[in-house]
Amino acid sequence: MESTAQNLASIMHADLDSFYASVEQRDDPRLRGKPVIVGGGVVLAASYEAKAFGVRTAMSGGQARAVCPQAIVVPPRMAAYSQASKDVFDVFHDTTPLVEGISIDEAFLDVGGLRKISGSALEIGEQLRRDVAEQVGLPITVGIATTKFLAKVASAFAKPDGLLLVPPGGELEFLHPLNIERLWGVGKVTAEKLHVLDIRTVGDIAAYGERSLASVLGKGAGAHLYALAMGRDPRRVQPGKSRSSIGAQRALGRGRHDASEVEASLIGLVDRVTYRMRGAQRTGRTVMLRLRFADFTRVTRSHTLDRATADTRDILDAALELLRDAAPLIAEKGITLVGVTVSSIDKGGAEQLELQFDPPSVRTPPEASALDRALDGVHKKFGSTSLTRGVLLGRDPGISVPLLPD
DNA sequence: TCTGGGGTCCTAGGACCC
DNA sequence: TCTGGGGTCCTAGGACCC
Repeated sequence: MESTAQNLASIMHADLDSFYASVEQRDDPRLRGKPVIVGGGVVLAASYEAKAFGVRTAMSGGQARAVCPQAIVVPPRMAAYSQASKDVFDVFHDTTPLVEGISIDEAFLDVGGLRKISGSALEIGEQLRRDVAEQVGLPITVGIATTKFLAKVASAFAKPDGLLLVPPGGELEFLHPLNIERLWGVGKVTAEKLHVLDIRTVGDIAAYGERSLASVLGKGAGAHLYALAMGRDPRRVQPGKSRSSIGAQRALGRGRHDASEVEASLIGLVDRVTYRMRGAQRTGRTVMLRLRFADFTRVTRSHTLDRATADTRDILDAALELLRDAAPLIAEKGITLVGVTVSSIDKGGAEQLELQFDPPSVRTPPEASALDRALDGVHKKFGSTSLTRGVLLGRDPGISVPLLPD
């Protein structure tokens, strides 16, 4: 036998079940066994009991209450979820050093090479599930296969609180009967295009052929989907992978929002983003402003700086400039969401990070007039709680500015 | 049923350079 | 009047995922 190791199912996809809702049920026994919805305006997560009634993630709160009136709605506790995630990732890292986090509640683990120490992938997977249950108190589902994609499909298939191994050699048998929506990268739009052609299962995609697929979906997407449908996915588990952008956004709600209110929101967002960047020891060069309008259309505007930075002042200046450029659009369409994202993120940047902790510089009018107007909006909205000696203190001392010229 | 907040990856055109 | 070829960077938008 040549290289059996290569053919072993050694990639594991570990995915916490209804993560936010499970944390809530763990921390409050009264919620256990009951339909639980996390989130208010929109469903961020639903327990399996709630899902049984048809509650789905991203559903509006009103719709969720309509299908499941007895659901218990709890506000999100992001800090608790972050801590739970960290605890679960500790278990992952105790299992294997080859952990690639994908999101707050899922990761790929490469357990090849652990056979002699920890047993087969199946045994490792079962142990992992026990460890997460005992040490963190949360249910987790594990999929195991020869590729990342198949492992992910397997875990989705095994949910909730299950484990499934796709045996090497049995990949296509497992994959081909599944609906195309199971493929990574097939959402509403792509699924619709394929349904028109009467392509409904993964097997249909494989039979359709790469060339025909490419003519429908474009070369890149066609090749990608065809490879997945054939069970081919060469991607390795990448332990060092880190985020390439950091952003924040805020829904403003319907109704009119004047310029100073939008600017005030933007200042808060930039402060949050740069604070997180510094915490993660990251700097970035491209500042992207994201806007959504009352008609639900969206636009983005971006600007790339000369150098990478995590400086609130620099990024805020760029963001405000982008906002000014978009002012006519905002006036015309009515804004409902504002967001800012910094990308082209580099590691390190220690030299620039030092600059963040310069003593606050107090700006004087008329230099600060645009900010003053924006801060007036902050003041109206939040009162004086965030004001110290007439100066608004962001978490970054660098954005300390006088509230208003007296 | 009116719609949150955090991301990733891909495409495509234009600017610019050699 | 005609007008190469390739590469990189920037910007904007779209699809998708959790």
